[in-house]
Amino acid sequence: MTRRVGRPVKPVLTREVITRAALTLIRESGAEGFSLAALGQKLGVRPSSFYNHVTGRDDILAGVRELVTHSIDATMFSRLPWDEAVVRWAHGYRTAFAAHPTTITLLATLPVTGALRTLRMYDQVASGLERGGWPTPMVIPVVVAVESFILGSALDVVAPPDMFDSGPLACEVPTFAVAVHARDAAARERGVSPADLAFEIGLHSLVAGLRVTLASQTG
Amino acid sequence: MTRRVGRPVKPVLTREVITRAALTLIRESGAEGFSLAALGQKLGVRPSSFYNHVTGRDDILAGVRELVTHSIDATMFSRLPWDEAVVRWAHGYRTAFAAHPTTITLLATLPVTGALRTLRMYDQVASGLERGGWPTPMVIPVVVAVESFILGSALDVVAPPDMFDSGPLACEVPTFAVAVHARDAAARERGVSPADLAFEIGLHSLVAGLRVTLASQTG
DNA sequence: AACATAAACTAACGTCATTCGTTTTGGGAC
DNA sequence: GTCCCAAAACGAATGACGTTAGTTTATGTT
Repeated sequence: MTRRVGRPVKPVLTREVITRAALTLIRESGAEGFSLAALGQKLGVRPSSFYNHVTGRDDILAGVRELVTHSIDATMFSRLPWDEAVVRWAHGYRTAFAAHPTTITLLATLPVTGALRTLRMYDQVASGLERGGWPTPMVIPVVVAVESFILGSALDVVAPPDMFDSGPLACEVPTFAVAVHARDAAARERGVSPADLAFEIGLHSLVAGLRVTLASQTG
Repeated sequence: MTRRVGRPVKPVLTREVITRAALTLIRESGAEGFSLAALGQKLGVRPSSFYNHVTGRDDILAGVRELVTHSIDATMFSRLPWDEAVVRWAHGYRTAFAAHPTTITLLATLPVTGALRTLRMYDQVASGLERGGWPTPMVIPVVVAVESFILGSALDVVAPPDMFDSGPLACEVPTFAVAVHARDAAARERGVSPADLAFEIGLHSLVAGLRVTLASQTG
């Protein structure tokens, strides 16, 4: 339970241990429940002990981001046509964040570390787009556009579900209120969440539009 | 300079005064420079005085969001074809946030208040899409998809510009490094930022794709 | 004129991230 | 095998922050 002062016989903390615990703490307690004090309690450790392994709070969150993003696969770009690969990549990308929804709240605003692993993923995606015929100057903008859509959609997942509840104001915005109701019914019928519905429609439309854009470029 | 204790002859604070000052403070000092202490100093007031006009920090940020979003125009949906209206709406939406880039960092993760004004905007957009022939259950997903893309793009605006600097690792990710360079050159030539480039390509592709999606629905 | 209320203040609290110094242990140099 | 530095925990302290409670003074209504 309690630990004596001084170096322990068996080390308790590692960067790995810290970041994994942080990830589960965020999942359990939400973004605002994440603090070094809470994390320390979870690990049976004083908050100051972390500083032997990480540079601080932001470093821990950077580690959490690594954990989340490392599960994203981008190898399909070497096997599949670019448009199909984008769809699958986007799905995996979003699933990685959807598995830990609340982390997005903490990670969205944090500057991205240009870790080699992340750069490699971008390289795979860029290579796939080039092979698909995209002009070099457009490759990165396309990647960024798709990523922006994914990130925005991930934020939508954690948005409070009552955001669109017009409630007593429904009579003031009738078209909107009816549309929300129809959407909820459609989502329930298909067994998916409203956020999933928007993501699917948006993703497939975005990729279809990119096909059009590419055709107008090369044609 | 200093003020005596007790109610002042002329009131110093209003909700309006507070939120406007907060907006400029965020613009000047960035997201992490925003604190009630700093805001109080800017207004010549003690932090506790705010609580006579707002319920707390989050309420101030909600007010800032109102200030930013109230400038978004959605009346074009009653005049223009849906696809053209979406493009203009998205531009205005993003411009509103781009005018105060750093606010997005604070607002993105904050739950959206379902203010009547906001709902009215959604109602205008929804009406325009319905009139354009969209099936009712798809209207809200389309709106959410476009909004997700806009929000994600707004976050991209404040992303550190060196995020894609592969630096000495460039040889490890050659395709990516070359593509980044080509993008930067293209943006410079056109006199726009890289983020703008991605937004334009993404927005026009998304709308083009939505046209395809709509056609496949009605056909 | 009396008095409740509004709107500023001062003081204090609890939480948080972080720093510094202390204590104990592990492992390499001689 | 001993010495000694570094590693890895703890404890205490700091300063910033958001927030609450209580105090003071002006306003405006009865």
